Amino acid sequence: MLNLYKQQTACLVAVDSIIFGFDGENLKLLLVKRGLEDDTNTWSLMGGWLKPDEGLNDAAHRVLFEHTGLRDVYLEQIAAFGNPDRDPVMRTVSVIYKALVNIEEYNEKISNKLTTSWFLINELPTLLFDHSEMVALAIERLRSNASLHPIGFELLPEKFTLPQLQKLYEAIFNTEFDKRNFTRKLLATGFLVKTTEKQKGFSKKGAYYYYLNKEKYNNDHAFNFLSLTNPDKIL
Amino acid sequence: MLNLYKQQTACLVAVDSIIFGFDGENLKLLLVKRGLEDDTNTWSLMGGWLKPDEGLNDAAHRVLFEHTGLRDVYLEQIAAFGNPDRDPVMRTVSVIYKALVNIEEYNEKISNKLTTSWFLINELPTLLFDHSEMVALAIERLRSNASLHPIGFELLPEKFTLPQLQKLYEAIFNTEFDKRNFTRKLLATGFLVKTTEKQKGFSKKGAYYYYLNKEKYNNDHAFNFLSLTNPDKIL
DNA sequence: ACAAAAGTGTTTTTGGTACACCCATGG
DNA sequence: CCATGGGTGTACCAAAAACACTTTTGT
Repeated sequence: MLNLYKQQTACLVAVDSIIFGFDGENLKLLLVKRGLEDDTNTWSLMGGWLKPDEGLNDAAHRVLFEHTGLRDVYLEQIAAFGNPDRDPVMRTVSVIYKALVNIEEYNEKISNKLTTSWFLINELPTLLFDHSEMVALAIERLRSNASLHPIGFELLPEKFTLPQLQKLYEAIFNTEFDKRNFTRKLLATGFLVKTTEKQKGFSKKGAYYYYLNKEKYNNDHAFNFLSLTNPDKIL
Repeated sequence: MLNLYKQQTACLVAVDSIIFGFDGENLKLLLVKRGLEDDTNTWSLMGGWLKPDEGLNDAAHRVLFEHTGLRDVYLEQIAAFGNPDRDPVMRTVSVIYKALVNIEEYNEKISNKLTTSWFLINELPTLLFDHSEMVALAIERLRSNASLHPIGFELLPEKFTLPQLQKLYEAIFNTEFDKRNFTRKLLATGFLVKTTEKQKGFSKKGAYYYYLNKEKYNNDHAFNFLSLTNPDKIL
């Protein structure tokens, strides 16, 4: 039986992460200048190779940590990419992950500042290999995910205002929502706890800060979050 | 740069397919007796190894063909499984696919009949390695997929009756739907074309056959198919 | 005083759900 | 003639969508 295995040709396995961030206004992607290529204008997803005794998820976390210094990031597998010619150097199968981080909270911790940079989702540079395709798929998944679960919280700081939360969702779906309907729906979930503290400096009136009721959120956040009754409204 | 690649340890990559079928009454899974293991009661998904110059999707199609003789099957990638100890023989990353075939139409073409068999979704035997986990994930995906898109058609013969279609959805979701509501919703999509032909032999009255309006189906089948407004209703 | 953003309710419309009877046919 | 499954419509209810004015406060 072992022979059957031995006859097979092995190939390299990589993990690449599509890292989403939100700066309070726009949805962004964290990219790295690979430095390996001659073309210094080519950016890349954060990736690395799978090690012999490491699971895929472990590898994704490790690689993300090595690139950014971030631990305990929300990571979710998206797909595997394996066209034979996707990496011209050597045959590589890449398993991709999407990560959600909030820019403000983690910006200080990010190492390698010289070679990493946040890009607006709509203004991405040329990407390495098939990374653009990967990003497109990740955005698609982010949307379908965010419409069923209030996943956006992963991208926000501990305390956030309702207008911020709405901006995030508007950025994810690249659309606009009615303020009143949005607020009503969010508050109805019971996931939000209002504080007495107001945001200073941004608007004259100031918006109340809310925080996440993690208890509730972790229990039952499998509900129909945004209306998908008429999905034409989205996008 | 090449050195960086050369330093990495390669590993085997496999593809495994979760093959769903519908016999008009129940949702089933096609499994194969692997024959490699001593334990002859262990069944396995249909899998094979990725070849050097082959994309993942190509490999999935090829492997499926080799096992069953089926071509042009609906295949969709689900995920990659890569725990270091998932295959005790050798480190293998497996990319899994779900396939939808309709049993009646293809039953004759299936080769290797001695070593393959259809199993009721709810009465699966012990499966190899982490294949049970894979199946669970595939069912989950099938459901979420089928609730947003009328994907069930892939599992049905060319011409089908409304009761058949409903039975299929009831099998997928392991629940029952109201006949009138189900019919109304399906017809409202405009995907179904009624024929004047009636099914013979099954019921006394006989149900009209419908076929899929592929034109429409291929264009805009991204809609909220089953109600997910109250997801509690499902399951 | 005014500009800029925050906050808040009501009405309309849509779509989901529940529900029961007649129809056609083979036996 | 009757048993079996096929086919059809309506009334109710919940949730989504549309919609506009008042409040706060920094300048």
